[in-house]
Amino acid sequence: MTYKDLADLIFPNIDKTPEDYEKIYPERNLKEGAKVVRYAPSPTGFMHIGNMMSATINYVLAKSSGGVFFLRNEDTDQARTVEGAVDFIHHILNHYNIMPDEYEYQGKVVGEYGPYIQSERIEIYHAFVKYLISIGRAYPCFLTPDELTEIRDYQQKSKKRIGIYGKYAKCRDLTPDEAAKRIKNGEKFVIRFKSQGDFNRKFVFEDLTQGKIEFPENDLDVPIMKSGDLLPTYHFAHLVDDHLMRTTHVVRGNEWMSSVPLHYELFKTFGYKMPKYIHTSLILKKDGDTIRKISKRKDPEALMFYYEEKGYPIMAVIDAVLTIANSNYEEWRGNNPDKPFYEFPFSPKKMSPSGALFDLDKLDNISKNYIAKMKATELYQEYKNWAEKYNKEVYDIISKNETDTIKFLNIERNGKKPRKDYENYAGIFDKSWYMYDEAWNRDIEYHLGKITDKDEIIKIMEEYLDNYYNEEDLEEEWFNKIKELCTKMGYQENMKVYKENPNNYKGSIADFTMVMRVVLTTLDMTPNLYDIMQILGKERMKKRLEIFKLKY
RNA sequence: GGCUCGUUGGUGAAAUGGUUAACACAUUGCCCUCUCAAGGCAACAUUCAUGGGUUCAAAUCCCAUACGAGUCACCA
Repeated sequence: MTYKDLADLIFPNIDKTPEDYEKIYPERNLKEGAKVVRYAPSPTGFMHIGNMMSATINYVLAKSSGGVFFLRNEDTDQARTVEGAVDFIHHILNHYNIMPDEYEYQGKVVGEYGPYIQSERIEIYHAFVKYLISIGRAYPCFLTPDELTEIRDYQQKSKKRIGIYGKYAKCRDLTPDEAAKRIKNGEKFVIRFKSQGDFNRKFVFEDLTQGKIEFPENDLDVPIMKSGDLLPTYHFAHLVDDHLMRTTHVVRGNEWMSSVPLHYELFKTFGYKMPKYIHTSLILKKDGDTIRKISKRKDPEALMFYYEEKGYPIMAVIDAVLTIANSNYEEWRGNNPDKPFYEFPFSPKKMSPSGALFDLDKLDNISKNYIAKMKATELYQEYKNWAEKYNKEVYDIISKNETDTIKFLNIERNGKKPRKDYENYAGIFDKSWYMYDEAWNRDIEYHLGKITDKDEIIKIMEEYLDNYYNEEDLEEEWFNKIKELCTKMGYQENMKVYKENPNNYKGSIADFTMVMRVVLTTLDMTPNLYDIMQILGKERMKKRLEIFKLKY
């Protein structure tokens, strides 16, 4: 019996060869320099910020080079598959508008290089495995889990290198006849790659971010096909898929760095050109004094749900992610505030080789700037869309008060130095609830300043509302009237004068206006009082005073 | 334990042998000011993990040590 016979025995129904597939999936006809990249998640968990970074980088790489960005569902680990994970991936890519050019979803296949779901590619993998067996570069291995742990324990104890190599690869030199006999006996087996590497020899690998790295050659006989479901392992699927899909650049997490020697040998064995690699650093998290990998369990901000629920503008999240990914993105963004992010000349060399801490403060800052630059109507729309999904109560209130809400959001918004009040949509209502009559049926606590005497406050308000306030007044006139009343009631209208002799007055104009602010809003910190009064109007201001009389 | 990578301020980082170690965020203070936000100004690493070495000159090159991270599954 030959290796070829053995291959036929294991895969009797596979008649295509790697060469056949070579013809089915020819080189892509793209212009020079176009990058073919992919986002290849496994549906074993929900998309997190690290995945988002990977997807975004891929998108930028493809778009900026006129290339192709495809999505491949790596579902070869059936046992760990999480329900809803795939839907969530599509939802997020859609939400952030970083859709792949080629993908397969809900029965729809877009692109010529599919299937894009690994479990549907099993025949292809088998053809490649079969070929390897037929040339004697892969073999069935009958080691049981118990034997495997035994080997590992021994290696650990005697401080040998861990793994199946050399004399530990017991099935490596089985003759085809012996192997065939055991298969026919019904023994379980995996297919292992028969490595020809030498651990004592080195080779140089060039990673696009980390530069040249010297590795020892791979000499591990790694499983390439699992028993049971007969699905390939990641390493083998990587070889087959990224070759056949003509991937030019692989963006993947740093945790893959250490399997480069294996992948290198795999590609070499088939004579395929290796794609270029961009190994991205992990996103870390500071937890007390220790720095660790960001965790889906402990860190709510790790999962992509978080940013949507909080209502961060999509561009803020993308900018934050790219800021971490590429150290000169921030500068580029500053110089090109209106360009689409995918025009950024992404440079793998500018990626940090060490892990970065994901900084929510930074995200907040980026986000504040985005929200500050939006038109009030646009912000309202986004705010409402968010509320519809995540806060029904707020949604009802703001859609009932659309005009007032837009007016409020517009306060000090236009012009070169807009207010930066909000880092996300979820935070808006807490800073504007007092504008809505509907929201006043809550526990009210007045954050008064210097003036706390109830009678005095009521006197100020009544005098002002009855004899001074006029809705027609422009801001200057409005303020002059306040000053007038302020002086009349024994307060100093000029802050400088007041500061020289504070004891000569009941208080300053700041104390005086604070009274109005607090009666109208309960808060001591609000946007411009004039605008708030304009929006509220006299009648509602009177109502607020009545509430004050009752509740203070 | 083996292999690989990393270590510049609270955070992200720039600088790739040559004056006072960019910039952004955060923090603090001052100014402006009817509060807040915004804005303006300023402070914040005498030092680039530690110890040696090379050099006229080192955060930058070399060596060692320490610490941190990743990986070593029929998981990706």
